[in-house]
Amino acid sequence: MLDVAPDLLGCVVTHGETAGVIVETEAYHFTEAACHAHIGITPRTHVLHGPPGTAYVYRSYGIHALLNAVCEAEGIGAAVLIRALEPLHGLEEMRARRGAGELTNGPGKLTQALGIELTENDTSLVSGPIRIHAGERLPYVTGVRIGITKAAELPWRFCAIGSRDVSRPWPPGLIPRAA
DNA sequence: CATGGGATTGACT
DNA sequence: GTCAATCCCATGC
Repeated sequence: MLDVAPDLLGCVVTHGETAGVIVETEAYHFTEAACHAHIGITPRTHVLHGPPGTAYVYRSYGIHALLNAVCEAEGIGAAVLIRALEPLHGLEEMRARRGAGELTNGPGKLTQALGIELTENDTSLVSGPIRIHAGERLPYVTGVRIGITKAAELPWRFCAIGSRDVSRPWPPGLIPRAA
């Protein structure tokens, strides 16, 4: 899963008419407390323990939907959180959903921009409504995971070097390209 | 059945 | 910088 997280950078996520290139991910594993799978198998977490290549979508703070890609073999309980995209297709649709402001530089923002909803939890990322296909591999820097209260010290955040669509705060070494 | 927390965002001091 | 919004679900009585 620590291999999958950086591999996903540069891959393309599509949903309906919208699509974006992944530029930021975070890894989660059942062996550390920040991962929902840490507590074991419950109705909420059974998806995380299921087969890889599945979408795990859940509501955070009652407001935002967050998109994860389940990885590792069935029974392992690990996933990669998609934290930011570079908008690729359907920019008008994204703006219509998001209004003013950035479109996809945050985990809650990108699901809103692409129109991803909780009903798409436990769907295939290969044959379901949300799809991820391989793209060009991107150079990246690692950093500490953002916005969590448990196991916050693990350097399991992966950001594509040079992308201005990475969520704030930017890690050292990102070297944003000129706007 | 009641309660509390959370991998966030945006608005406000 | 601080703070509230808001809902699913895990946990405990």
